[in-house]
Amino acid sequence: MDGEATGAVEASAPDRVARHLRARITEGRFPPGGHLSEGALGQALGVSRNTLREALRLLCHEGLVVHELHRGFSVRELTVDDVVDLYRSRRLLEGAAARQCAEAPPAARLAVVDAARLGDDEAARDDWEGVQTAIMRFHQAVAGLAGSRRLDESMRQILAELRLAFHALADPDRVLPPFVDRNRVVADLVLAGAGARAERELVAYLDEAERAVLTAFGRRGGTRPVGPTVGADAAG
Amino acid sequence: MDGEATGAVEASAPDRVARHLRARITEGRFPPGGHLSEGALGQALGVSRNTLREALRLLCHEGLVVHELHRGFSVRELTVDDVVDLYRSRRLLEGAAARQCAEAPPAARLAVVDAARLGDDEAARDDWEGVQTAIMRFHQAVAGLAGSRRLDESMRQILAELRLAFHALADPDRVLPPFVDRNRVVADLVLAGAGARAERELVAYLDEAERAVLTAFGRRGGTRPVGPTVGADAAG
DNA sequence: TGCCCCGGATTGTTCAACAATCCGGGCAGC
DNA sequence: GCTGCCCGGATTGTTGAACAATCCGGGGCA
Repeated sequence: MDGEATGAVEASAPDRVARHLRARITEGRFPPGGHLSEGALGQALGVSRNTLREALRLLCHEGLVVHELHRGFSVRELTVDDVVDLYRSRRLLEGAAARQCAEAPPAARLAVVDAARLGDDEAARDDWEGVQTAIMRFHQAVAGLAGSRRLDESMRQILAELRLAFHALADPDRVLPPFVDRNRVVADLVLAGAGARAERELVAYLDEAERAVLTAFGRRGGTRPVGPTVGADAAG
Repeated sequence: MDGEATGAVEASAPDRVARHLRARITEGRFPPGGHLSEGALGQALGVSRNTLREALRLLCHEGLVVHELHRGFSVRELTVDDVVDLYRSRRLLEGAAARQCAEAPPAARLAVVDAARLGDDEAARDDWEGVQTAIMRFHQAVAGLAGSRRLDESMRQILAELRLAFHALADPDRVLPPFVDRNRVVADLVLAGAGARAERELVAYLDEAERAVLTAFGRRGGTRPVGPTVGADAAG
């Protein structure tokens, strides 16, 4: 996704910090609802409070972090409404993109197929984290069928936010496989240029995924009252 | 949209500054390509350079402002590719939203009709700036049919960016009226719940609008080499 | 004319400070 | 013993100054 050489420099400090924190949050190291102390984090990352604030504000704008005046920043905790909203967005965005697949350039369609195949491979070797990533790649590729950088970006943000909910998901080996199979079906339809059918299949897929997340969510993470403050060991 | 009492306080300084600059940029006071000097702006707005930077970074993330390392911030200058990308996004987003209009709550549909009607009124009294705003409201309402806060936000961003191109548009009294009429047609279809036809009509509308912007763009603004630095009189 | 170098100006980042605000704990009163 | 108030420490919001790094324009040199 960010195709630069990424030698860690050649990007402003706030950008680097934001990237770092984004990774930590989406990988679940910083628990949703957890408070992000400026003092502790700044010291742990070796940047000034000002720089850290800029980074946090960015993440805030992306929806991964929440800011309350005079109370500081904390990792966003998705509500049920948020999940519903996110899946509504996905149905519209991915659905519409899939529908137009016949007009998409072949490279974009192949990207969809590749991602689906990758998911199969990872599932075959029981790498469930890899499967998660492949699924993300797949849906990003579906959105990519629309051929718009801005929609790609929107999709990226939606998936990043949604990842906050995925942490509540347990038993990946039981939950994920059906979705991988369905991805293959969608991918084949996309490759064939069957837009309408691809959309229908995809929307059904998303409905089911939404249901799965919502149930796992109600059981586990829905309204955790408060998370611990996250601080020191952030630099890892 | 931001329904607060907006007493100017009760929002952090960077947010206020960002709002201010956003308004200035979208209203065309800061010309696209113009350099945004931190020193001058900060002094003019009466905030520290740090605060100003946070605000600019926000606008950067929204796409209204561009940042080059060690060269600072400048108002974004849209390229032809940008315009194409923006309209591609709009066709997908608004089109898909319109298509589902039958499932949208009545209030959302009425908002579409109201906005279209408002555009008519403003046109009747030759208030072309008002017509512009009404058109924006109309398309925002169309996106609102999807019923997702996040998609609303995406739409808002797209329209804000696109406004950068509208400044190149001259002769509003000759260009705008046909679009106002078309809006009415779309609105009626939406109200009737005729999703498919509404989408077709809307996509045709957007195609034409894109063409209009692109021609006005090639004539006037496409590749202005450089804009003047904008500084002092920003507080107005 | 074309190239190089230099000095001023701007940017990137940090640090220290201060007011405003929030939070938890102790105290008085019932 | 419980409830409500108050206070002090801690955190946040914002500022101003400082310094290195980088860019830009202009003068000198070949």
